[in-house]
Formats: sequence, structure tokens, C-alpha cells
Amino acid sequence: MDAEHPLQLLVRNFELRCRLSPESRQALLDLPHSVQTMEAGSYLVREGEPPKKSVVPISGYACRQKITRAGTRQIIAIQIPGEAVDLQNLYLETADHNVQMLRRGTVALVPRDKLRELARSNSEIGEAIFAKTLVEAAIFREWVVNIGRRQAPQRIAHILCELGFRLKSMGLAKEYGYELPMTQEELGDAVGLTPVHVNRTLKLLVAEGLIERDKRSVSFPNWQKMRDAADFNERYLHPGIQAPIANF
Amino acid sequence: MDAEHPLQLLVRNFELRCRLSPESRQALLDLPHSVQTMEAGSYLVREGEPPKKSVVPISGYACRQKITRAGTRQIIAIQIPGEAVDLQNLYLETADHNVQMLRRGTVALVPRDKLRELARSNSEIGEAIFAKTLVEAAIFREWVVNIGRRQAPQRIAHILCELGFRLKSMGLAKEYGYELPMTQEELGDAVGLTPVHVNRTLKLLVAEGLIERDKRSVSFPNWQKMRDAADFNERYLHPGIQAPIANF
DNA sequence: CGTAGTGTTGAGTCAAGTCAATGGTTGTGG
DNA sequence: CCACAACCATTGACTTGACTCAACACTACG
Repeated sequence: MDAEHPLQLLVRNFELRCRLSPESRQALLDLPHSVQTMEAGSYLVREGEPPKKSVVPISGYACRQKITRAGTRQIIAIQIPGEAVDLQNLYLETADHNVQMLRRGTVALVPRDKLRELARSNSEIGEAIFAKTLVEAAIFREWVVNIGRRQAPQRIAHILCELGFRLKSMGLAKEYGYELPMTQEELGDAVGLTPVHVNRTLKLLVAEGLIERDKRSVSFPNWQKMRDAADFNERYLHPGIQAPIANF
Repeated sequence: MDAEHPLQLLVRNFELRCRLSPESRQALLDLPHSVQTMEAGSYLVREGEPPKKSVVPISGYACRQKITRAGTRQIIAIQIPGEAVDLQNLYLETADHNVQMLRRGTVALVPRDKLRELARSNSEIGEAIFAKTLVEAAIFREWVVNIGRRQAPQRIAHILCELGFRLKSMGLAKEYGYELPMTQEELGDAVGLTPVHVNRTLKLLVAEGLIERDKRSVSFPNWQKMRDAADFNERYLHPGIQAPIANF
């Protein structure tokens, strides 16, 4: 696993929904890059600054977030290993949000220019990148719906489904569940609730038999029931060719 | 105005932040298209269906929306004239949300394939389209923050600022305000509140001297004060070259 | 093995929702 | 051009989901 090429995860991520030719795959792996360990809470991108390097988490999770003037934080997205963080800034000059490591982990750094060059010269990769950013946008949209129109229990259930589904797609989940890398405070910041209310709501979901918890790992005793209760439909994740696999 | 080429607005929209060569501009105008009148509430894109035509509102506004299983609606974005609606689906096979006309209006229809072809063959246009979808994604992110972490008065103030700013950038606003094309129910669906609460909150904003209302038009007696109260910072709109203009 | 960060629980408050009635606008067809 | 009908805005009274404050328990890591 550790012996693997660090950008292999990036390739796997693109290949979730686009077929890549062997040449394109190799071109991605050939991108110049360095691997670095990052502490929990360290910033990968900072609002208001120009993004210089493109970052791909290899182990550990990152989150996109913004701080309001009132000082509250909203987490806008969770980036799992293999998901390049800066595609959202690839053609913009200034970052409009922050990206932070949730826990300690390793990341691969790729020069932004090289990635842009590759996207321009290889249209298969260019379109794969475009498609990936569109799927990210679809996730942002679903979060708007989740936070705007669902009650706390559904809201938390929904994000748990999404993370599970995405991790499973990437082969990063366990058989029935997965390691949830977030504190209850962070979870609250992701769904627009307070940590106290997250705590109570998680208890409720356990009581209703929708989830099981052990430390920071979550599992779903009955995936269909959970899916239903959460109003979760994976269509917005555009799972593509490997759709039937990702199922708990 | 009516004698103008219908796709002129689309060009103007791209040129807000990308310089286009005369050739690229002409290539956009040369796209095959038809103009059509659409009734209020008619669907331009439907969740679960493949998008066939790319739609550009010419007069009138459209909105992106999703319905939860509980039957509540969340509006995810407002598309103003000149903003191509289907860029979000350009490289995806199935729409994950609905797009609807808010009021009666006219739209230009462009075959999706032709637009994709042009994006591929003309990298200036390809990157302009990519950049535009990234700005849309930035707006989705800001909406997550707005709905997740701001109180009702700020939340409504913020969306009013955003719409004003965007309309002003496109030259579609009046001197001090603009025509708000939404009912209070629609506004509520956009910010995750009930129509009753929207009504009370609008009254509050008027009482505080932040906005003035006359029928469905809104104006800002003191833009700086409004901006401040709304926690509005236009950075996420990536206003680009014409930034200083857009100011109330 | 102590300390700081999390998780858990209870009691009280408040922002926003619900229900319901009334009043205004707007658009359409006679 | 008027009159109706449908839709939209407004207001009041009451309810509730989520927040706040505060205390205590766990647990992980140096």
C-alpha cells in the first residue's frame, strides 16, 4: 500500500467515472510531485491567497471551510484521499475558501501550471478534470439542500451516507462501515448544527437502529433502511461505471 | 435591445472575467440556436433525465432546485439572463437537479454537442466555460455557508446583495437597486426559511434602513452598511476585470 | 499519570416554524 | 374596462427544533 505510487489514488479517483487510456494514466503518474506530511489543522489553501500548488491528500482527510464574520465556521466539503483539492481553483486567481487537514496525514503536491498544461494538451484528462469538478459542484448543491431543507436527524444521516458511499467507491471503507475522521464539532460545522445537538442526534440514530458507533467508526446495520431514512440517493455523486459495487 | 443577437448576453457574461478574442466571440455568436418563450414554472432541465439542449435565459430568470422526499423544495441557485444553465451538466450524463423558469421569459437553446465541440476545439472558450462553472461552484459554496451559519436577517440580506451585485455586473440593475423576480416563498426556498419568516425578516431589514422595497423591487439606501450587515464579500463571485464598477 | 481535547447529559431559552385568518395584487376573460 | 379568481403578502397566536450554558465523564497522547 505505502509502496504504491502516491498519485495512483488520484488516477483511481478519475477512473471512477471516466475511462483513461494507458497513456493518460501514465501522464498523470508522471506529473512532478512531492509528498509531505501535514499536521492536523494545517492549511492547504487559504482564502484570499492565490493557489500555487495543487494538493492531493494521500492519507488523511481535508475539508473546505469558510469562517463568517460572526466567527462561526462552516465546512463546505470533505475531501477524501485521492481527491485533488485545487481543481476548484484551477482557472481562478484567488481562493475563495480555506482548505485544511482534518487530522495529520500525507499529501502530494503538484505544480498547478503542470496540471493545467496537461489538462490543455490531453483532452481526455482535461475532460476528466472538468467532470470531476462538476461532480464536486453537484455535491455542493446537495449540501445546500441538506442544510436548507432537512431536519437534524436526516441531515446527519445524509452526510454519513455520502461519506460512506464515497469511501466505499474508492475502496477505503470497511465491509459494513467506515472510520469517521471527524469530531462531533466538525460534523456539526459540516451540517450547520451545534456539537451538542449533533451528539443528541447521533444517539437518536443509534436508538433507531440506523447506525452503530464504536469510537470514531460508523456502520450501517441496514443500508436500505438508512438510505431511506436519510433521503439519500447517490445520483448526485454520478457514480458512473462502478455504480453497483458501492453498496453497504 | 431586442434587436441584439440573443447570444450577445452569453458573450458578455463570459467576458466579465475572461478576455475573448474577436474570433472566439464570433464563434460563440455563430453557435446554432433557437429562441423560445417559456412559461413561468416550465422545466428547462429535469432531475434524472439526460440534458440534450443547453439553455441560456435571455429575458427572465431561472432557478436550480431540488425537492426532498418530504416534499420541501430547496432552490440552489438563481440564473440571471446570459448565464448558460447547462454548463453544470456539460460533461455529466444525467441531471441531478431541476432547472425551472421563475417567471415567463425567453431562452436561447443551443445543442449541447455543438457547445462541447467548440469548448474542445477553442481552448480560450473551453477555459472560459471551465472558469464560469468554477465560479458557479463558488456560489454554491457560499450558499452552504449562508444557509448553514447565518441567521435569517443576514441570510436574506446576503442573497439580496449577491443578486444585486451579479445583476449590476451584467448591467441589468437600476442605479440603486433592482427588480427582484421572486415571491417571498421562492426567496424562502432559496435561503432555507419559511415564507412567513421571510416576510417578517424583510420588514426588519426595512425597519433597520438596510433595504427599501416597492412591489418587487429592492434598493439599498446605504450599500456599505448593507454589505457589512450581510457579511457580503464579493470575492467568491470572482468579479475579475470589471470589479470596481459593480457597486451600488 | 496528568492535561487538554472530546463526548455526554440536563435545564432553560430563543429563533424559526406552524396554523390560520385577512388583505392586496395581478392577470385574464367576459 | 371591469370583475372575478388565483396567487401573494401580511399579521397574530402558539409550538417546537435547535441553541446556550454549564457541569461532568471519558480517552488519548505526551
